Amino acid sequence: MDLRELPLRERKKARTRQALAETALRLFTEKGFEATTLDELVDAVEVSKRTFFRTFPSKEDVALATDNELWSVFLAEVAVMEIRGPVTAAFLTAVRTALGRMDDGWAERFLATRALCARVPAVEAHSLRYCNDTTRAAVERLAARLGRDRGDVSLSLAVEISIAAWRHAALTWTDDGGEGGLPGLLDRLDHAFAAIPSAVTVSA
Amino acid sequence: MDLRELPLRERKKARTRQALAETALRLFTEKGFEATTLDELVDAVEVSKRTFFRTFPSKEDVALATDNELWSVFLAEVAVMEIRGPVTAAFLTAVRTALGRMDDGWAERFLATRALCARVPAVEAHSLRYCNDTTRAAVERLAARLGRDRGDVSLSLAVEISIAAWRHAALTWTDDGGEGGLPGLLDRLDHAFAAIPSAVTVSA
DNA sequence: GAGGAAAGTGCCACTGAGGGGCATTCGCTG
DNA sequence: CAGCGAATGCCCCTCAGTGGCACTTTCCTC
Repeated sequence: MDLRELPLRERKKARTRQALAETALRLFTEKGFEATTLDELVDAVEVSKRTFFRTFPSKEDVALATDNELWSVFLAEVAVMEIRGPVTAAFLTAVRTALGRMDDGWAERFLATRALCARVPAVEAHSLRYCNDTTRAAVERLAARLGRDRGDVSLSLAVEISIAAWRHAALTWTDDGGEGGLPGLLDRLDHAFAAIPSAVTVSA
Repeated sequence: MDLRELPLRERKKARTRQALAETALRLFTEKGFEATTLDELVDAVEVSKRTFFRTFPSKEDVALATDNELWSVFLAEVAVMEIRGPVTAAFLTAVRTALGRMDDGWAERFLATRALCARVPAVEAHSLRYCNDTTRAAVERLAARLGRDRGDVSLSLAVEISIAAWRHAALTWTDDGGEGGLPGLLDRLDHAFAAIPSAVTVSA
């Protein structure tokens, strides 16, 4: 995310993107997602609506820009990391690494994004789709690197289970108002992953 | 779903709902989701657009009516079934029971719905949200019945894992063109659930 | 450093999803 | 069959999202 190295054109685009994402998150949080029109947003950032749609494919996407940061770094990490031992453990490591690469302020934005998700079904739906797309991409990368089939049941389930653990951690963290900040989220993450074995056997 | 017993008013509503869902699925499959406007749909069914929105909350929802049938029966089953042994096994039983209660033709409609999901991101997003809502509702019902906390990590994960297995089964079944019909789907379901233990330990 | 290609932006008009309000019709009940 | 409440149709509105085209900016090349 080092802007200084890019050509001017790219820098401007990145800045517009960031301004839109930040302002959107603020407006959506302050006065609600539906209650905020795109016209208000683009007026505040001083770009045209056309430019908005060249930067983000939809109103929901701009609300989820913070999620996107994490997932793209996560996927890049999955592509290059050393993979040994259980897939779920590798997944946990990759998420922890990705979280460690987020800039200051990311945790706060992420908390606001999750709160938004909890309140607005349309945003939650888009968020789940992102999650799902990431899951699929992760399965493909892992399958390629481990020499397994793309449709391998165990591998797919291992990734889905890991994502479920991640989501549970994020959900409880959000419910508690982002308690402990980023380290708090990491704690919950470890806790959720540690609970996986017992989840498989939990009985009535 | 026995219409004859209901008052005329309710019967009409149910018939309108069914006509909308069936026609929508046919039109969306034939000419695409985006390419079909709601005006075309309501013209074909001969109701006003206003009535459409009193029956379904959105265009995506009418495409997912078939999913809805399954999930509502499933949740009802979770609320009354006898729960013994592992939660994942109970979940599998509940899904099998719900599938057994679907009417003739459901499998075909479900296949068309899944194909639609695979092609249209917006529909997939709504489908994932349904899935997620169902998951939460199932966790709450199970928590209440097993005397556990709503936020219990193991229980939540157990349900999420089960849903992941279900989704994997449905996905491969759809990819293979609904091979084997409903029994074929049940086979894949058993297979996916059987793979859960190995998924937790799958290693590089 | 001038000039042209290429990429990005703004403006305008348009479609389609979705909702509010109100009059009308329809089914139920006494 | 009269009257009440529920469901429907119709009209009008807002807003997300797209296509087209003219204009500006950045970049590349000579």
